[in-house]
Amino acid sequence: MSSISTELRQAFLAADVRPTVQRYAVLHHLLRDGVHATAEEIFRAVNRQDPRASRATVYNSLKSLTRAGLVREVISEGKAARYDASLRPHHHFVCERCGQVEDIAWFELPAGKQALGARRVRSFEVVFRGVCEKCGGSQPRTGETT
Amino acid sequence: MSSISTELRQAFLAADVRPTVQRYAVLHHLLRDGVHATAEEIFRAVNRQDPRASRATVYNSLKSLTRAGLVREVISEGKAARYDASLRPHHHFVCERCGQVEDIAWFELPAGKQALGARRVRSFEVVFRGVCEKCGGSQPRTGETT
DNA sequence: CGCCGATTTAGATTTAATCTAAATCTATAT
DNA sequence: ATATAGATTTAGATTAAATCTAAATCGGCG
Ligand SMILES: [Mn+2]
Ligand SMILES: [Mn+2]
Ligand SMILES: [Zn+2]
Ligand SMILES: [Zn+2]
Repeated sequence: MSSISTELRQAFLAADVRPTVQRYAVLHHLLRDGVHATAEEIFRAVNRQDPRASRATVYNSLKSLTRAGLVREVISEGKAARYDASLRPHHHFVCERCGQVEDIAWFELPAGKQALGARRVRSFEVVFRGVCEKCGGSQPRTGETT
Repeated sequence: MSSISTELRQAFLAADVRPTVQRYAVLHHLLRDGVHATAEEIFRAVNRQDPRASRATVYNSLKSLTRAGLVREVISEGKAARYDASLRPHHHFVCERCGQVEDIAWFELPAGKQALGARRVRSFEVVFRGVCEKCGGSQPRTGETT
């Protein structure tokens, strides 16, 4: 597991978040294979080898990292929030069977089609729902509705 | 509060949901001014005058109605799920200040732009985030990112 | 080293959602 | 109209997620 990489340390400092081993461990877990993990999953992963962060600290770290924009909360099926080590913008697909959240390559919306009135939009995301490849068996096509 | 309207009774039966006064009360609350209410809010609203449905029944009703497609769970900021009396398809705007969820007129996505692979997509929704008119003061334009 | 504010921590607390088992209701068959 | 079976409702207990608390610990700085 080593110590905090220079790269990440930079990111932490740039975002004005003190680089602690706990925060690093949380971010590191989210970064590896781009999981969309719950706080509980992160807590377990981070302490698999030896105690590294309490539950409260995992929640605190997620909050700091989210405020700093290094992590974002993603839409999810169940009740527990899921987190994503932000980096490049992308959309999401949520499997209605297994709850898995998958990344969908970024694309813009058809300009002007949205009636957003006087609202100030700071970000948007498309959330697709359906059955993921793993759960879907085989079946041919992909349609869309509602 | 009267009894269940013929219209709604029809909708219930068509969806194969037994039309009970509790379910009606829940649906009715969601229908009035198109709120995006939490289970707790519905519970309180429904029992404001006199006891009408227990907390468990509100949750049960929301589940039945959701299964039947008469109601859908919407993306929300806080931890408590919010519900919407479905009807026409539409997108959502979530205010980062006050948490309000507002409806955005439906529009399709640019066909083919999405790389969805072997996933079977059954629905999608665009979620905009930002500052709602009420919270935003005045300010001119509307941009977008993430 | 010694201080101070930021961070971490275990455990308590709060909040949302689900579960349980008994009571009540509803549709249907007599 | 009455009986019966299954669905629904209910209060309260239980579980799960998130937050809070107050005491320890850490880390940068003089
Ligand atoms: Mn993602
Ligand atoms: Mn809506
Ligand atoms: Zn799946
Ligand atoms: Zn607002």
